[in-house]
Amino acid sequence: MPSEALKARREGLLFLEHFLPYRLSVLSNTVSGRIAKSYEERFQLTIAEWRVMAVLGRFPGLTAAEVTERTAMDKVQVSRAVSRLKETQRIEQRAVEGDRRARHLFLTDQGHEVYAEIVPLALDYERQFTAGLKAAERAQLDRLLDKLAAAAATL
Amino acid sequence: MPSEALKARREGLLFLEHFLPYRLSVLSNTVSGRIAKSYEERFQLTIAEWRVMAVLGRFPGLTAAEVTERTAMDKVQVSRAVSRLKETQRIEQRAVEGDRRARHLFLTDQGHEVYAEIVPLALDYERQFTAGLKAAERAQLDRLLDKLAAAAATL
DNA sequence: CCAACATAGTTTCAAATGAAACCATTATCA
DNA sequence: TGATAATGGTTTCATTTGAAACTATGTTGG
Repeated sequence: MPSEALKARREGLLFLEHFLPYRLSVLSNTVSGRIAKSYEERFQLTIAEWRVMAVLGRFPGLTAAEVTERTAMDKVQVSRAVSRLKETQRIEQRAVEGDRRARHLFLTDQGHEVYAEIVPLALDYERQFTAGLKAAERAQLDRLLDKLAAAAATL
Repeated sequence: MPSEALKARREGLLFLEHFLPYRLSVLSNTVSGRIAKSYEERFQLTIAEWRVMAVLGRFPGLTAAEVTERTAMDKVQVSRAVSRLKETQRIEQRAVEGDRRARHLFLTDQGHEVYAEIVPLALDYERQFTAGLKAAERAQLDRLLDKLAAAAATL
């Protein structure tokens, strides 16, 4: 931490720009905002919808509740995203044997096409975004974020 | 990156849980949500209001436009936060010489009291949150976030 | 069996948000 | 000057969001 920040701390001040929760929030909002805009423009897709598609691309047949578990979204968000994705024909539902409340969710052919277009874009965006980091730095970043996520979850 | 993620990448899949923008978003939402809850409970203060107070604690007399520059908030958010903070008597306004549109913003005595209570809480939260990191790791984290923020800003 | 409870997913309603329009004032410059 | 544009800040309106209530179905314990 810069010494000015340490000094401020002794004086009971807080430098927002050195405060980790603030920095994470600004960074995350910048990144997500940019991504949201490009998904919206190209695919008329919100981040929530994209998350549902992403997880279904990898785990076909999850139910909405299972999508909820895997995406840090709540069930209302998932429900809304799913209903929009049905309207736009990107996903379809099939019965769950033995439980008429839930339905398995799958990407449609159209959904797979969109998915196949977005994945490289997303990965490319991530690559550009981290282009300034060496491989070791990137690995270190992942480690640090793991630790922080674990700490945040238990606090 | 774990090898399963690399393999997925070759296959045109994306592992949301390894995708940096997603991880940042989840982490930031967890952290901010927790902080928001505690500020709300103890001080009936939103994150936006707290940001305004934080920056005024350090830079008394900023105008709303200057607060906007320093907080990654837009002017509507700042305007709303300021009007609530006036209502709750945490800040007050004084004329800007030579410009009748803008007003200087200051914490009131009450505002200073709240500020003096929150700052240690916030710093303590940050300390707990990063307790698992060694000093060198924390420094590295700050460096990495600086790089990412710079990259995100220019993309 | 059935009463109570739990779960999957949807809907409702109030509050939060963002974009754009807006008012007042100040700056620019022909 | 005076017209035009720019700035500081607020308000309006439509949309999004979240919490809670709700429907339907499934599970559990007496």
